Amino acid sequence: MSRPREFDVDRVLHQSMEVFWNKGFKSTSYEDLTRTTGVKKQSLYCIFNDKRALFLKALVHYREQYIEILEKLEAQEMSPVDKLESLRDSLLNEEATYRGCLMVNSALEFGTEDDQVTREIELMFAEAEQILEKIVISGQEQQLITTRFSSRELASYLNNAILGTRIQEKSGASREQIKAVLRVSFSMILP
Amino acid sequence: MSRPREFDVDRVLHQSMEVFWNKGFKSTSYEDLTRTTGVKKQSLYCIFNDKRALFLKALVHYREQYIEILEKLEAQEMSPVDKLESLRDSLLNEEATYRGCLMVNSALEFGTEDDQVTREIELMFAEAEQILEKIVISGQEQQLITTRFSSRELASYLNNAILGTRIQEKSGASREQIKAVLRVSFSMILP
DNA sequence: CAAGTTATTGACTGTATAGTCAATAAAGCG
DNA sequence: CGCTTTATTGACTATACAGTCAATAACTTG
Repeated sequence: MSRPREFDVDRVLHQSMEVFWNKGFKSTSYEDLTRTTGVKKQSLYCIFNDKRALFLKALVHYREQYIEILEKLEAQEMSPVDKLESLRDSLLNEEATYRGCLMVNSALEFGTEDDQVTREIELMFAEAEQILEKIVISGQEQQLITTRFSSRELASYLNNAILGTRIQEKSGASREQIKAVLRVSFSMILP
Repeated sequence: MSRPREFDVDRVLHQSMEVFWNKGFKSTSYEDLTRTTGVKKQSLYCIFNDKRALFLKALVHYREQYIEILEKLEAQEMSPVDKLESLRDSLLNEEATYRGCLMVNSALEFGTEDDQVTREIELMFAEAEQILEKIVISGQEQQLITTRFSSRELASYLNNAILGTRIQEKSGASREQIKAVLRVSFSMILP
């Protein structure tokens, strides 16, 4: 019927996400994308339309990936406090910490000037906070986590602390410094 | 001896800083700078050399300004806890909250790929943390602040929480949300 | 007033890069 | 096999922008 595509769309999307993650939206050129994916500009246009559309798909992909990790972590059979510790470890163990978080990077690059980008970012943070809140709630029920603040307040507190470390990652803080800050921030919510 | 300059260098530096703060380094063009300052490109080159040199001076200016505010706040005659509250208010009351913090924005825009930019950012955060630590120490001495953690840990904890809100500012969080997160984060360190 | 010095101006150059176009290649189906 | 459809390719266009150049303007001092 027609000439078949010579590459895997999902692979290209994933690799494009990596490039955007490393370099940001504006600083990523089609040359960068072609070098990394092996796919020429026009072929990218065929599937993803323009650069912004590809970027938006990359954001969605990133969010899904991130939330999946959180959900798996939350679903594990362990104490809520251990879940938080496990989350802390996973934040520290991401290869290439210096990249920060694609959503955070994008939030700062775009500000609020692109509605769809903003929506994607808010969605991810909202979903992340919901999962955090689940953990907090069960922790509070078992009296393992302070009830000085509501579960929502604590979830948003934890999310904010994580966002802070994302900046530190990008500004050259050592893994040790980040580890220390996360340790203190997470310990604070114990009773 | 020579033709006198027709504008005030400090004013132009300050206005340039504002432009960089609003738009970021890369997205700021000489056209933007000229529109805001009223000074043409070549004149800017005369004084500041190139765009990056002007940007670096803007960073220094920003840091000095920010640290001065913190120092004044710290020097006031009030309880350490009130100082922290006052700091919290000043974070919320900056006009144009959506701009975030120039240093944070730059940290994410540059990553660690420009040594001088990185140094400037680290310097500001280090100075800010030192001032926070002073406040924490006196708070701990008066038993107004927890001693579960060292003053250094708490200072870096507070700084991290502030960084987190800087991102939220840029990603469209409401002032109320930010206020709530700061309230929780600052309350955590009370005994 | 003339010489020297620096500021200002606008025009110019070179480059990077997003997006487009038209020609060609590769498949399946009748 | 040849027709249709879609993928791929490379060349092309338009634009935005940093940085440069050379001519002119404004001031001071001798």
